Amino acid sequence: MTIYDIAKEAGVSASTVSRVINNKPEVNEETRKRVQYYLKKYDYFPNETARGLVNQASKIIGILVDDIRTIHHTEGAYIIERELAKLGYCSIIFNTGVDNASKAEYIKILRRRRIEGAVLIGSSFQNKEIGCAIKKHLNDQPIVMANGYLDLPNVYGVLADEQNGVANCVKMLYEKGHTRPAFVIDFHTPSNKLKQLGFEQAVRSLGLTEKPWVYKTEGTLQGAYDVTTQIIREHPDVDGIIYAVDLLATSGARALIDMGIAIPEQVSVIGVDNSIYAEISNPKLTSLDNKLLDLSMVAARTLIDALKNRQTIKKILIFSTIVERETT
Amino acid sequence: MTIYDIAKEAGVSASTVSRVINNKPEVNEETRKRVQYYLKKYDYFPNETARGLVNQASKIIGILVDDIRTIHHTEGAYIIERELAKLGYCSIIFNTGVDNASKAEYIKILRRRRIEGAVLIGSSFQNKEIGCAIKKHLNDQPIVMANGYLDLPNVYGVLADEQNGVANCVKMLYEKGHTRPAFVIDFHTPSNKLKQLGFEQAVRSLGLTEKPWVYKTEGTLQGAYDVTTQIIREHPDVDGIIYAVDLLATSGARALIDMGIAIPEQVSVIGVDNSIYAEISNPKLTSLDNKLLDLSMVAARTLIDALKNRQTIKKILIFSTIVERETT
DNA sequence: TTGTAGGCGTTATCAG
DNA sequence: CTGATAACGCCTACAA
Repeated sequence: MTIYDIAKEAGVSASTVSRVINNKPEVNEETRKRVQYYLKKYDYFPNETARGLVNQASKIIGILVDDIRTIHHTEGAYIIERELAKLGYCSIIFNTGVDNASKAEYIKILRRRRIEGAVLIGSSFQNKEIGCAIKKHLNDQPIVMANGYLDLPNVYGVLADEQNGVANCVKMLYEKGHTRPAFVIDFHTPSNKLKQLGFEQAVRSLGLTEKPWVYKTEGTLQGAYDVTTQIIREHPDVDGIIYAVDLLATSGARALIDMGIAIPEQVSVIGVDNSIYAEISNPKLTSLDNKLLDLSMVAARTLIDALKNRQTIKKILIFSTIVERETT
Repeated sequence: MTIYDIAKEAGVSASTVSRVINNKPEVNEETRKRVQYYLKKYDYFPNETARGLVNQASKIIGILVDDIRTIHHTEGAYIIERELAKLGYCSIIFNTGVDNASKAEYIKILRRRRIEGAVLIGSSFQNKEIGCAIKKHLNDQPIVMANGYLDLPNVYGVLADEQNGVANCVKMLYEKGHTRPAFVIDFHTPSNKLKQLGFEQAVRSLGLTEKPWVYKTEGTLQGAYDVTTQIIREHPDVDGIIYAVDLLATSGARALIDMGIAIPEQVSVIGVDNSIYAEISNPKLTSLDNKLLDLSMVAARTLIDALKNRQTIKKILIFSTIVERETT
């Protein structure tokens, strides 16, 4: 079923059908009605592919997610998808994995698909290699980075203020009389590095431990469990542990409980993300809300603005807040 | 940059360039080399839109997810996406929301985008209205339903055996001497109804409570908490609660703990999905593993087989197993 | 082995 | 207000 079939039925030309479909004004009301009748009768839908070809506009936007383990990222992708669907865009979503080569590969794929804009979710896209790939392949389309930024003319960044956020966590612990904090990090993403930086700065400016106690672990529940026992062994006087993400914190809390350590009296626990994990863990987890969902909303709005050539802010910071529950 | 540009540079016609791009055999090796040189030089990529138009093949498949709250569904979507990406397909993903009208709307959108196949994730797609929409709009393309089925020639179903699974949970409780079980359901999806059915059948066949104790709650943590206290109030002799999904179970367990009830000695708790929630909850949750991730893999394979016109099984059942942790 | 011509379904431009 | 006609970028007969 093409516009020609409709045209024949309605006794008009294809152009007129096209005009009706696109709500052009220069059509006789009667003709319009007649064409619309047949449009409905045959339940016609325009071929978006053909449209895309002639309009040079695919009405497709690309979403790249680095790691689907991060529940907030996938949720973010869906939020963005929904916002853009309202405007008739459809989203092709890829999870790129962590290595830069495959990320760059997906940027090429986005190009082939003639996407009109893209959102890259996750701070790990913030690196030189991706920057080059964007410059080479996606130079004309607006790109929004959710929790990341690259200094390119067509790139917009929406970032969480995690550095200050974690620093504030340390301060909060301090005010509660907990002055021997530790920090647990898993992957060295730009985002996590910022969290670590915030931690170290706060420890120094508050004059807490001689050296900031920073521990690295793999990103597994078991890893978080083990590193927590290690912290207690090496620093029996630790009285607060901040984990780079909630998931680690839940497992860390469990380790403390198993060691007979009272939360939060002896050791406070704080996670980051304020995810559902924080709510279902027992005790319920105090968490730094980095507003990742808001961030996705803003990213979507930013892309839409850029797509419409509206004035758009290049770099936005979203403030984090601490949500206190039972572990502090 | 089109094939014509390349053709001009290489001193050949566009058709020859096309032949090289598509690895057709009937090209002189020398010409091929020359064309490839320019292809690389200008970093040319074919326009998939134009290709789609002439080939009548979009190389796009659609994924519809009913509810992004279900972490396994979104993970499933990403698994499917990845499997199909390997074959050069790209996935447009939509979250449809729960009401049938909007689901049907998205089926129309898939049609407009000329998708070559689709995966519908979640049992809630299994209903008449969606069946009609498929028959009307997506009649020629293979459709795979993850955890659902509709009796249409182009629809394939990959289902979790949750009914037997839950029945087995009841049996397991019974064998452990827990003979007064209750079941908590939130949404009345086909999947959840099956779970409830399995529960009721097991209760009857084992001759446990006179009437199966089935409780309905909204799908919130608070709802699960409240209904759990209600169960204890109305049936103080209850000694096992099965929740339709892990998330509810975590909150229910917390309610029991807050009431001073010992888990699993006094009351056992079982969830369904064997999700990460089961692992991070404290105590760690025993859960029915409905193999939703395997299910996604199989769904992807099924779609690929159907796309390639390979012989394909119309309806596959995947067995569930119980993963015991600390709540039984 | 290579080039020419026609068409995929739509929209935009220009006559009429 | 309407209808030809020519693109959009690519692919595939068919002819050379």
